[in-house]
Amino acid sequence: MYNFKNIEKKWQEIWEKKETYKVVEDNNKKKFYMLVEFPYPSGAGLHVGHARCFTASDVQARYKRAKGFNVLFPFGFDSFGNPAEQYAIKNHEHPSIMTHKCIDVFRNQAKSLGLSVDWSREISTCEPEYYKWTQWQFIKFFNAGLAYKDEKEINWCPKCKMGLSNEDSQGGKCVRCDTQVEKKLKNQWMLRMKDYSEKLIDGLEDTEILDKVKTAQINWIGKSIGAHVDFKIKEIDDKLTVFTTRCDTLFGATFMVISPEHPIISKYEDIIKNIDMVKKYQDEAKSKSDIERTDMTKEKTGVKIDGLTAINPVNNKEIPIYISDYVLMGYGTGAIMAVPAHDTRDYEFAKKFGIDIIPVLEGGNIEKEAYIEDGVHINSGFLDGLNKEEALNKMYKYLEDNKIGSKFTNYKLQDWIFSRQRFWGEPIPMVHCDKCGWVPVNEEELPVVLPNVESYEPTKDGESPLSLLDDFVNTTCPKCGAPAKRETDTMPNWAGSCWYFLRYMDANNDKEFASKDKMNYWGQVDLYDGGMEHATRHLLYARFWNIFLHEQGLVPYSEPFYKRIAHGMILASDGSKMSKSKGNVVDPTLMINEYGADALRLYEMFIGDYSKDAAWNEDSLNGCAKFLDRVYNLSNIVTDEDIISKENEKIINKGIKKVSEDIENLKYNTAVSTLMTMLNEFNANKKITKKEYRIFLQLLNPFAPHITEELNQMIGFDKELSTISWPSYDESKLKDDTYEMVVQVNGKVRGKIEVSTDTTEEEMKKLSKEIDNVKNYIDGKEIVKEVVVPKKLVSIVVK
RNA sequence: GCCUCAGUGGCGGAAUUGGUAGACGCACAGGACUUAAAAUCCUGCGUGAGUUAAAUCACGUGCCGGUUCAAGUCCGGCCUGAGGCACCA
Repeated sequence: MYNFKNIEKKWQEIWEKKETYKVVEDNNKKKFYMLVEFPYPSGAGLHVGHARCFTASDVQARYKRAKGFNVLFPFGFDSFGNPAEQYAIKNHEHPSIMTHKCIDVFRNQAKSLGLSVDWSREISTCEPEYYKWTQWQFIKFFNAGLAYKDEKEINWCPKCKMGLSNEDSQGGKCVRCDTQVEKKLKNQWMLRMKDYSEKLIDGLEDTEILDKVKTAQINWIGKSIGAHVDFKIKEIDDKLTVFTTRCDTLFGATFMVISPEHPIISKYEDIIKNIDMVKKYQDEAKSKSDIERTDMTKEKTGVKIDGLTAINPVNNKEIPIYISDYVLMGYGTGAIMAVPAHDTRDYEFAKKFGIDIIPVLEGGNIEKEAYIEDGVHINSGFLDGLNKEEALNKMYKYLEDNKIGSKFTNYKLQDWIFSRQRFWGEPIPMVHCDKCGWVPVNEEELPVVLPNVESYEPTKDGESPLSLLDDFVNTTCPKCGAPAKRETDTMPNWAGSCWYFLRYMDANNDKEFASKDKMNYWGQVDLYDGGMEHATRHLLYARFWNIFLHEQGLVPYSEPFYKRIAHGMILASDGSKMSKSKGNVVDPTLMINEYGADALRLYEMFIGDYSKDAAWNEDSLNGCAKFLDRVYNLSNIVTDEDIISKENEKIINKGIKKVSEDIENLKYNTAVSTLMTMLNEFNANKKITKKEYRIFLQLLNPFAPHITEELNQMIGFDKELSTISWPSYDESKLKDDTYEMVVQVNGKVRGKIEVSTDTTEEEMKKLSKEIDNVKNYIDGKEIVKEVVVPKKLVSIVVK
């Protein structure tokens, strides 16, 4: 095997020394912005899955560079995060120490892959130089009225005395100590993301974000068109408003249900006769975990509210109101009108509590189950005989004419809870003054730097450890100068990744987060490579953030990402996920040491369809290493001719075409197989000229940059492959002189014959009938049909 | 339950978008080289029948049907698996 260790080291040093991949803005060149999701620098080091997407992005970057683009291909670290914080709590060491060590490891690993990254633009979200601008942008949100404080329920572990993210409270248990998670009200910073629901849906249209990613986002935003309807309450001068998408079924609403948290209960607790039972039910609901509450297989529970009766606004019938946990406070108005004949949940509830079930749509058998299909309206007064659409429109008008409701669009998307009671995050740059309320820190004072603390654990009442630092907390009001207190919450992990792609454009700017000129030049991210796990949250947060900055006139484009793709995962050889606990994690550094970075890169591209998951197989990696060996050995038969030989002309031109198209279509696996086929043909022809060899090396270069540079130099070229442009092909040289014409009789292949490409359709028909085996099938039979596909086949149908 | 995607040899995967199914690689088997092994090179490799060897034939892309001269590809109905969302009114 060739000495990949020395070769790879040599070229990595050359690239570093010459700053080969440093990029500067150049208005005379077309730009291309290749972005790959930056990693969280965990203690586990780089994963072979990282290596796959970094390599794929590098292939794009190298290809586009050779095609004449000015390519921005940056790298950085999403470095605020929970693992570093947990490590800090255990070891009483500042998380930045651990984080920096991890970053050094990651950077070295990334460099050992031979990525063509402009390292002068490296960023890390936990550095004050970076998060200064995250804080600055937060203040823009606040000043625009989009950041506010509100009481919100959080997941709370009573044992750890700590607020938990949804991820850390899966299954209703605390991830750290397995204690039952509770709900706790907490005053939190919120961003008004819900207001951007429509913009987040519309903005997708102008992008080439992968369809399944778009769909996932649209589902997440959860737009539904319906109406608000007011129900008067008999006993008091008040009303209950519901949101419904089927106001056309209003005549079938035989009861109402409100969520256990609905404010009407405490408002009228004097009037509710069975308030004790109601309160007991509320307490039960509160103690249940989200999982328990949303378990759809469990039986419906609830309590009828005695003393409050609703009036159905279309027929003035008195209907009971129930409290039940199947209605969620967080969606719609926290109250529903129940139409048991046509809704499964309402049906189950009505059956259990013996409530009237009145069908208002034709079809189904309500003795058995709710009829949830569409149908013609019955028992519905002025809607009788109408279909769904007609009935809906008529009802919308009725509601508005009678001032009992109106059309309304609801979204599942909620405002973003932007507070964490944690240490290792960006401090929220706000000060609370008794007189002025919440006031942002003056811009000149930014960044609000994370101070040193004794302990990294949240306090006993769940506040951030920052709250224990009097020096940090006590300050003066930026507005009036009176004594005031700093916010001690930090930002969520998602914050830093909301704008990192902007920072890369001007990573070392200490006057602004990025200059207008540079943002105008680099524009949108042309291609964003990342995982499916970020299809919704990260991408929605980042898009929301960027749309806002654009509205503030701070960035040139509303949508940050023009094209987004989603790569598959690398699985263990048995098809399961690689995980530390299973001990089946493959370390890319070990692979590089054994087979070389070029072989690893080539294999990661060859392993399968880039958008799909693929199982690791070290034998195949070895196969790729052998291929590179054969490429190396091919140099032994290279002739000194500066021409494209007759023998290799076609394979060279076809190869250029196929490899180029495959890279552009992200079909890396077939690009590699094309290169393998090319090598096989050169060997079969036992000939390759210097010129041909160099073109082959150029095509292979994005995949295996080190060995190709070395061989290029070895056969005597001064100019490095990284500095010359991508080869072009000659269309006229792609054409074959002959092809294998296929003859089918009654749909089955009965013969093949080598014919000239110029053969006319008539000649094709004639030739096809001269084949012996074909004769066996058509002789003595009547030909009913003949189909000729030029340059392909003749299909004969006989009777 | 809903949404999205997938199902092709022993294995990873190709298939110009309706036109020769199995490219390329791995594994395996046989051979060459070698004292031997490794490495390398050559040959074979979907299943079955057939033949000294071929030719050739049948079957074959999760299952059942359909459209078509022609279906891995299109249509209808299932089955299985993966991921996401989930009492969303």
